Amino acid sequence: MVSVVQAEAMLTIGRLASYAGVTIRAVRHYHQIGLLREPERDASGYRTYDAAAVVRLIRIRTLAEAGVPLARVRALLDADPETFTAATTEIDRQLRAQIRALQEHRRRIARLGCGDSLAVPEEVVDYLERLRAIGAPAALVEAERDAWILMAARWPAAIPAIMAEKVAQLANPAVVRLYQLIGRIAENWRDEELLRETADLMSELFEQAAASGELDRQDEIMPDAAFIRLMDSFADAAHPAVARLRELVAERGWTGWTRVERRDP
Amino acid sequence: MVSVVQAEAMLTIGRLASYAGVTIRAVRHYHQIGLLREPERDASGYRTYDAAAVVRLIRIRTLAEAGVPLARVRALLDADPETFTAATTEIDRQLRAQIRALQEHRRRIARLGCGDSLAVPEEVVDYLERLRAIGAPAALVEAERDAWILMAARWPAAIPAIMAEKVAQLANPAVVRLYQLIGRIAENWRDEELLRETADLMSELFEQAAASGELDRQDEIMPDAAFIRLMDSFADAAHPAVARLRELVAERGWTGWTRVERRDP
DNA sequence: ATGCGGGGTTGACGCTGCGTCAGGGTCAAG
DNA sequence: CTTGACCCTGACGCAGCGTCAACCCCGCAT
Repeated sequence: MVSVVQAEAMLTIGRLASYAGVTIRAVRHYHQIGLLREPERDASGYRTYDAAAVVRLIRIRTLAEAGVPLARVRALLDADPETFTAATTEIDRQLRAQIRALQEHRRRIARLGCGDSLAVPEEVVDYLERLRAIGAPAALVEAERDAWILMAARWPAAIPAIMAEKVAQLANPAVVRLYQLIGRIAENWRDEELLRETADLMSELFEQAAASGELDRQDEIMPDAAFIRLMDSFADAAHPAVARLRELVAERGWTGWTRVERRDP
Repeated sequence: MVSVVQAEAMLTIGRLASYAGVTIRAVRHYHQIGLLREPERDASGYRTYDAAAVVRLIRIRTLAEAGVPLARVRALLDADPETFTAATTEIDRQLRAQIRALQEHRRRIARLGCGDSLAVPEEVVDYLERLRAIGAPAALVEAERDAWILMAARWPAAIPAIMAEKVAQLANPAVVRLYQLIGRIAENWRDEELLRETADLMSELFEQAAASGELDRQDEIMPDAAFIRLMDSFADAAHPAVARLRELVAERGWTGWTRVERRDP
């Protein structure tokens, strides 16, 4: 008679799942990976569960919802209290790490949201703003942005110092004039007169930089010839005027572009 | 000549990946899903990348690391500022939700860590503690715990009220005596004398409960005959003495176990 | 008897974002 | 000529199920 009572109290997979608050598919998955014992079947092949299965399933669900990987759930369910406590401590550590990572993501997303700063460090964003402010053409600012993305990827640590220097340079009226000339080149890049004037100005600025020791510092900061060539080719690809300017500047005794050096005699 | 410079500045997939800070496998994956254009190949079939690919790859990485699903990255990379801002706002919402969920997990894990509260609501943990305190045998406490896991799964909202009632009952000296008798049954469950004494006491308690209207409230709280049968079968499975006690209690005019009713005449 | 709706059964593919073989070819250096 | 560090394609694997497909079973209304 007891067995009759039990038979009446048996559950189908659907009722088991709904009592435990999981999907039928999840229950079968747990069977597959051996988390939950396959129960007896009735005459027509249906799985027949008892109350103990509900309890075990709820335990599984509790751990799984707490973010415990199923592989660990198996061990945890049959663990002694000490092992269990140790494991939960460990899992809590992982959860904290995940939360920190997500918060970091939020910070980055927030930074992305404001302005064109996709993948660009803050200092560079600031510098680009100032470039726009002194009237540099939009296309140049975009090209600069991409170039600094590359630089920041290669030497992230050097970016703050370089940017500080760049921003300081913008106080130099000659530099401002340079960007204004570039603005005019953007409108008419076949004007040889204009290009020559710009090259003269650049040559002058390089002279100043050499005198202040800036060019030597560049060599220290960027000791990777292959990467410098990459940056140069990137500049060349940005606009045809760049190649012409490089020629003109070379005539005035300077080689390179990303990293400028006085040409050996 | 420009093309020679470009050729020299071309990158293999490995150098591209290292500049952008991703794995080679990731780059190939982005090719596969169309996030990054497949570049030209050299004579031996190697992919040859330019600097622009590095920039695009860094953009992809930035978004991906910020937790943006790759499917969205594709759209975001070419989006106008408004769409972009809207999307980042949306993504930030999702991140917040994820963080909240993980924090909830941490809370739960923390609760799991202390004591036997795996999947048991707090109120029940408290009640089980008190049961132990009055000397209930460990096996009974475990059985009770599992039974309350089931109850909490079926009627979570009712648990606080039920537990308050249960705790209050423990102030009744007769109830304390009941659990002490059960403790003795746990040691020798074939002692008919003891079982009879226990059944008498239970009958008496049921009488009190019926008088105070508790039994009627039970009917309201648990209107699910099939589930009640499940709980009963669970109790029967817990210990052979349960079945015998049910018989003896039935002789005294009570049917059921999880939900007790005066037997119809 | 028959049809219907709502259970159940197994099996297999899909999703994310790559990691990780397997089984090759290429390139520069010793 | 070998070695080691690259590159190539193709394919499986991972967690945790969701979601068909194609079929069986049961109770109820017709």
